Amino acid sequence: MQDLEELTGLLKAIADKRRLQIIDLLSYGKMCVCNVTEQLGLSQPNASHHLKILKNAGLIISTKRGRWVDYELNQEKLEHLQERLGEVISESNEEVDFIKINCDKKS
Amino acid sequence: MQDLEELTGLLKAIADKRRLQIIDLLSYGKMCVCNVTEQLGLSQPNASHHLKILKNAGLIISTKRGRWVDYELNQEKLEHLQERLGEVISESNEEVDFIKINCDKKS
DNA sequence: TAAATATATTTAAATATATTTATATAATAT
DNA sequence: ATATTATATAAATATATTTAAATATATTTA
Repeated sequence: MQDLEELTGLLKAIADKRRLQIIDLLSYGKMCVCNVTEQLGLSQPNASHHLKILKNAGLIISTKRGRWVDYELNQEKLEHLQERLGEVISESNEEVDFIKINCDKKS
Repeated sequence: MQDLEELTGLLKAIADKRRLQIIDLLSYGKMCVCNVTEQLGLSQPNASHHLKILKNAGLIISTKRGRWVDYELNQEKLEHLQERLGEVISESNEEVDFIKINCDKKS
């Protein structure tokens, strides 16, 4: 089997309505935090919090511009996430010996 | 923007190490609960619990076979999940008017 | 029918996560 | 310098999730 720690972390980062909204919003382009709070109706600290989680996961990138901080999607990382998910999900043709038709103690 | 409720639900269902392990395991083929507990070293109630969450999300399918219950991946639903995620993630070329270069109260 | 087995459900405890409120920092403008 | 603004961090609280333990249900076998 596989190392699933990293994928779990990435999925946890996006498995939240607010954070998916942020990703969806950022897919229209780079924008500052205030734009995110405004568009999604979030309080500034709440937006900051969710942005931080996405940033820690490496899924978004921040750049400072004077008083503002712009955020944008990290497409590379997002594609990586999709690929890894695909790998785990995809059916295997490999012959394995650990699948038992039953686990009856008597057999 | 989009309806992200459904996608959030699907992502929450898989954003867990144990449940990713289960999906990874089931990608080798249909198997009974006891096989899952055995392979992943989970207690039976814990395995049952995680399987239920995946099943409620529609990502796996169960079939009763005498005393046993077999589980298998629902490939259709998993592909749907991947597609929806791709839609949300993918960059948009659409011109939008809500992105402001700054949100200064004065401007 | 009674005993054994596979699985599910319920409850409680432990842990993690989200939201809010308050405060801090850093850049800009006056 | 001082005030204002954008963002971040911290603390407090509320909520959700995970795990574990106990119990229930259903099927099979003796």
